[in-house]
Order: sequence, then structure tokens, then C-alpha cells
Amino acid sequence: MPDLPPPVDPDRLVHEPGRLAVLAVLNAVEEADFQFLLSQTELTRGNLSSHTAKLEAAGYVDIEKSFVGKMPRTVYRLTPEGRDALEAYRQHMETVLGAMG
Amino acid sequence: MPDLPPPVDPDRLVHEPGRLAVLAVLNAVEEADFQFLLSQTELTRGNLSSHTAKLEAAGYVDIEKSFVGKMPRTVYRLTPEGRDALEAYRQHMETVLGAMG
DNA sequence: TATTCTTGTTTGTAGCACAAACTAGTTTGC
DNA sequence: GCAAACTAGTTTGTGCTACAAACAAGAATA
Repeated sequence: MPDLPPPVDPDRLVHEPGRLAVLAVLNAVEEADFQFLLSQTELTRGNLSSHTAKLEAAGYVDIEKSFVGKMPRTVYRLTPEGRDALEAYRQHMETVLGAMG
Repeated sequence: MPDLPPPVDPDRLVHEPGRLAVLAVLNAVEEADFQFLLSQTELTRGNLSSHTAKLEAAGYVDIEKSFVGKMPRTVYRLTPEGRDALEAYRQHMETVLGAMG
């Protein structure tokens, strides 16, 4: 029989599946543009835009805007705080899930 | 460098922290009453009530009402479907988190 | 020139989590 | 024996937030 579970209290900003998908991609690639995130996460553009805005407001993601030729391009990067938050989330969830196994 | 993450698409009914806490407790103990769930999950009563109602509606939890002496008592149990859903959730999240390690 | 494509942002809505207020009955105190 | 306080949950109201549709600003294309 599994042990009684530890408290379940994840960082909600990370826990939301759309944002977790974004963070997981950024964790893997260091740097990604809007289109790449779109294709990897399968979010809609509106959704991706608002999730990245929220992650930026939290200090978890840096957003850098520039132009490639004449077209705008937005590049997203995990900040150190974002990386820490993601790692803390991972450990928290591993603990919770591990106690269920 | 971590691999690109697999799709992040957890069962939202399970993913919600309050409900995950309830399911994790029920997974551990087979059977629990309202008060025990309250103390273990640290949810408010209103919250616990509505989360369990949702889990019952989904067929993940059975609710059994009886009396102990003259006081009502409600006992909660995981159904087989609930157990399966929780296990599927666990595996899904392990996969997602594992790719981040 | 106009229409269609790109790159995102803003807006409107519906759903949901949350806690406060409520219900129904029981025990305790005076 | 009557009121106040406690038990065991449920219902209700509110505010947040995820979601996609509509929008905006330009660039390429026909």
C-alpha cells in the first residue's frame, strides 16, 4: 500500500499544462521563437501569447523582439528564476507521484 | 541538454491540485471519510465537497453515506476507473517530467 | 491596388476554483 | 426544555483564468 501522500501544492504558474509545455520546450532548447513554440506546444496563437506574457510577468521567461529582414520575430528564453521554478516543480511533482507508485 | 518534451496533455480532472490530493489519499488508504480527507488535503469543506462531487460525476470516486450513531458519515473510495485514471496520469507526468531531467 | 499572408495581441466568454453563507440535524449548557 | 454551539457537509456568489475568435499592423503577392 502506498504511503499517505505529501502535501500537493505545486506552483500554479508552472502547473498549468499550456505553460508547462512552454517551459519544457524552453528548458530543452535554451531559445525558441513564437512559431517554434506554437508548433511544439500545439497551443493557439492567442493562448501562447497570453501564457508567455504571464511567464514574463512572473520573471520566468525573457522575451526579446527583433526583426529578421522586415518581419518581426520574438525570441523566448528561460530566465534563471524560470529554470529554478521549473526544477522545483519537477521535484515537487516527482515527490507526489513517487509516493503513489 | 534535455530532449524536446513529449506533448503535455494531462487529464485535467486529475491534474487540478485539490483533486490530485484527494485521489492520492484515496489511492493510499482505500477508504476515507470526509474529515480524514479534510485533514489530509487541507482543503476547505466547501472545496472538498465540490471536488469530490466532480470526481463522483466522472466515475472516479464512489461516495457512500451512512450513519454512525445518529451522525451522518460519508465514506469515499476510488473506483477502478479512478485508479486507472490516476495511474495513467502518473505515467503521463512521469514521462513529461522525466524528459526534463 | 487590393488581397492575402505573417506575426503576434487584445477582447469576450465560459468554466472553474475558491471560500462564505447556508442547511439539517445533534449535543451541550443553563 | 430551550437556546446556543457544534457536526457534517452542500450550495451559492465572486473573481480569476484559460481559451479561441476577432483584431491590428504591416509585408509579400497577384
